[in-house]
Amino acid sequence: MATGRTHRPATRSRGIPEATVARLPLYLRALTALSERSVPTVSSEELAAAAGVNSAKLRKDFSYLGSYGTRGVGYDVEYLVYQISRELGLTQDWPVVIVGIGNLGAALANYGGFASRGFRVAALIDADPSMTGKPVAGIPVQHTDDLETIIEENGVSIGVIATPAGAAQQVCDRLVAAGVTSILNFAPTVLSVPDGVDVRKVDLSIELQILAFHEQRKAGEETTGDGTVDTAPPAAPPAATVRRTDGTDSGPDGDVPAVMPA
Amino acid sequence: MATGRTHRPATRSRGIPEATVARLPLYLRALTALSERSVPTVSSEELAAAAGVNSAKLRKDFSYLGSYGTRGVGYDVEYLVYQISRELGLTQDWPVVIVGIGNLGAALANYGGFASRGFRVAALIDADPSMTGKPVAGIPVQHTDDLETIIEENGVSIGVIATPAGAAQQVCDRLVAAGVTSILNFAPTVLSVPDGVDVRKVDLSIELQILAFHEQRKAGEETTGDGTVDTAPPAAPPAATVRRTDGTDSGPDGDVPAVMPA
DNA sequence: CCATCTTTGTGCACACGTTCACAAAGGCAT
DNA sequence: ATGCCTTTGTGAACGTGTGCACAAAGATGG
Repeated sequence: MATGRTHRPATRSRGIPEATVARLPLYLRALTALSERSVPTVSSEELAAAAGVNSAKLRKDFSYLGSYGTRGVGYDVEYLVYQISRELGLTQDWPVVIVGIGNLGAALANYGGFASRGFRVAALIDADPSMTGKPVAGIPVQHTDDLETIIEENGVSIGVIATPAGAAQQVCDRLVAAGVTSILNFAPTVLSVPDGVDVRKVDLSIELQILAFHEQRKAGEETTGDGTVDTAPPAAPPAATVRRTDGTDSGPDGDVPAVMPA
Repeated sequence: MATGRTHRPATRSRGIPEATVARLPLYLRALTALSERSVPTVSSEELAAAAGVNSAKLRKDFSYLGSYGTRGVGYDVEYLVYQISRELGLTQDWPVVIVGIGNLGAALANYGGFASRGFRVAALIDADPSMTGKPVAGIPVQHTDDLETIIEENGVSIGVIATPAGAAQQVCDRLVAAGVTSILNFAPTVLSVPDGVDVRKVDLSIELQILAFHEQRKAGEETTGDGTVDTAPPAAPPAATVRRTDGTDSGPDGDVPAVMPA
């Protein structure tokens, strides 16, 4: 009913910028690799290179967490691993349920990255009765009917949706009603959720389309005949006069001017 | 001072903001759904609701493409579908290769979202010889040895990496050398690529960690925050005299951690 | 103890993205 | 036609993110 507003003032004086939060896992991964090689300290320059970011950005990011570095030396790897882990909430265990055990859901269940940090697959749930009891990644699939019970008994607050698009909103509603407050959505649909529930979306199709846009730009726009122009000709413009802000109109196609890429 | 840095504004060129490009697929999906229901026109308000964004943002996004709406009426659905498709480069066919046919790679190959819009799985590639020839999603897996040939013969410019982290950079280098200029990376590693190559990353672990951060924050708001109830004891504070281990200098790139399971 | 060198932490300026608010544009009824 | 009503397109204000550049902080060596 209500449009899901993820809007949230948040970010008080103590709040960490969202962009920084999104990079913390990146730093953590690089630091973990250093830790496994028993590297005691690391400079912002080195760590930034490993994480693929600017060193100034990294230092500013860390400044939001506190002053954990030592000037002239760098950062203590173990200490920083702990601080970031704590900030991200990875020092506790997060039970997770995966709903929709198709190709993708099964792949997610088998993905080692889940268990590696604080996340534990508490249950696999699918609507297909023939799947019930069948083990996937060593965990027996349970039926959707028991969704609410599973959530409550395991204290699950993070749910992963890997169902077809048509079922996603319904599953989402049930998850939220049962107490889930964070959702990772793999279904190609926009989910509406009440305030206080976080949704993150992973959409393969969208990522590819973004790449295609840049790819097209790189290829230069003049030669359209490179591939197969299999799509229908341009649809009829709206009934009224088509107005263009661009004066260089030379026809239905070829109006995107070439722009120097980088 | 007086460095006279020649930073040309250039923002007024025909470049579409990156944030807008990232939303175009979202609009396109909503429009396609409307098209299938034979809805002739749609207002910015309605479409924005369907796409889960602000209507002002949507109108501004569309304004970068041109004036395709009709005041007092809205947007012609079919026309807009075509315009966005063209802008995203979806009016042509994009052959894609998937490298690394494990759990995730197989799931990606089976994912219907690929074929739905302009993207065609041209080949599946895996390093395991026992996989070679085995059909996945109706396509026989080919061996990594033939990677370069496959890329060139099919004119592939978009590659999907679903290998373990340890192999990702090597695969990436070969893809780029063979002519791929856009990469969608599912391996939990930072890829380095030359200029002109686009990389987009999809990382399940990172998404979960971001959710965990917000989840922890929500839990802390209720219970007086502070949250010192965690498990592991804090690591030692930054040690004073830490001497740099100089012998382990491995150059600018300290990669190849190889910490991913299958 | 002092000089020097390295590296952090951050003020500042700029670029990018979002939202508001409203004039202009067009349809529609009379 | 004319006037009203709806909705777009966009200028401007505001907020967020990024990168430079440098002073402060601490280590290191004499």
